[in-house]
Amino acid sequence: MEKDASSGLIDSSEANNLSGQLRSTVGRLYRRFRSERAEGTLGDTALEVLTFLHKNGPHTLTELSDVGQVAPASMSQSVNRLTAAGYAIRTPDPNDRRKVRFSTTPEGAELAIVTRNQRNAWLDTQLQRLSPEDRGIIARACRLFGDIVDSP
Amino acid sequence: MEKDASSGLIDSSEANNLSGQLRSTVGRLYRRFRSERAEGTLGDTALEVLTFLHKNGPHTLTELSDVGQVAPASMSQSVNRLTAAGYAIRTPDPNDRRKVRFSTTPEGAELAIVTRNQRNAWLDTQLQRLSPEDRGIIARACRLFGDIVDSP
DNA sequence: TATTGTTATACTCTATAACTATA
DNA sequence: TATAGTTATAGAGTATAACAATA
Repeated sequence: MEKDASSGLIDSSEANNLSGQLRSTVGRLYRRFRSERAEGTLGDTALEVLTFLHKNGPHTLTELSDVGQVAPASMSQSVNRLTAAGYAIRTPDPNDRRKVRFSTTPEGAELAIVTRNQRNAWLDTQLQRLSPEDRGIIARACRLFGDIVDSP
Repeated sequence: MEKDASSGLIDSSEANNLSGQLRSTVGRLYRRFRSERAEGTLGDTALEVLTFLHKNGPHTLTELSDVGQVAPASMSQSVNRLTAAGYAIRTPDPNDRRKVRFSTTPEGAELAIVTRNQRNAWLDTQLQRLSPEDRGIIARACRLFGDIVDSP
């Protein structure tokens, strides 16, 4: 397509722009997933943190911000919403009193399960329409994506 | 394995929860991509709209909100930021005066190119580390994702 | 000094509701 | 009436900066 001749910048030549394709696709998928949100009061990010805690057990704030790819201060506010709503609790670490471990309450665990199923319903339907082979492709891609996200 | 035939409800049974895996992975990827943002004043979504317009030519507001998976009112504000900053312009449709076509200005086109390259730099590096076969997997997955996003 | 977590502040993004203008 | 777009308002999410407490 077009490039700025003076800058000599890369053009992307459509055909081979896997990065752009992946970024664009991921962005659209993300917003599509988000639009399936439940009507509850908790937002998208808070629910993701809740389901993570439910699935993976208690974690510190720093761990959560690393996993969630956000700044610690951002995660602090997300978990604030969870604790304020009674879905998670803080537990000081007895060995290192700077640390706080966050975990789900029973109410939080129940909400995590309900929410997960609600939010997966649409996507499950779409995935079931695919062939087993295509689902395999997606599963393999997910593993590759996981490695990429954790790259420095 | 993953379904309850009687209720039709998905159960998830950990092991084979492809939906959950995909949602979680996409969320992390999205936030990781976003963290590579340029230092400019424009936010993530506005930049995505700008690069879309640069690549795909003028579009109406409704078209943009469909592509972006957001409400028209949300997209209206995103393009407002673009036009206010001088990176895009409105052009009334002469055939249907309800419609407005949005397109990039020369400044917007240049910013789109610079931004795209900045934002792809990190991802390009990661993708180049993969084998050609693995990149093929990702490319195939992207095509599958595209179909999924456009599903009702 | 370095790490962990928090609060203060400001911005982007998004949705819903109510509105105008055109078809 | 239906469609395209806008504005008003509110809330979630995020970042940076400044801070406190602990190591």
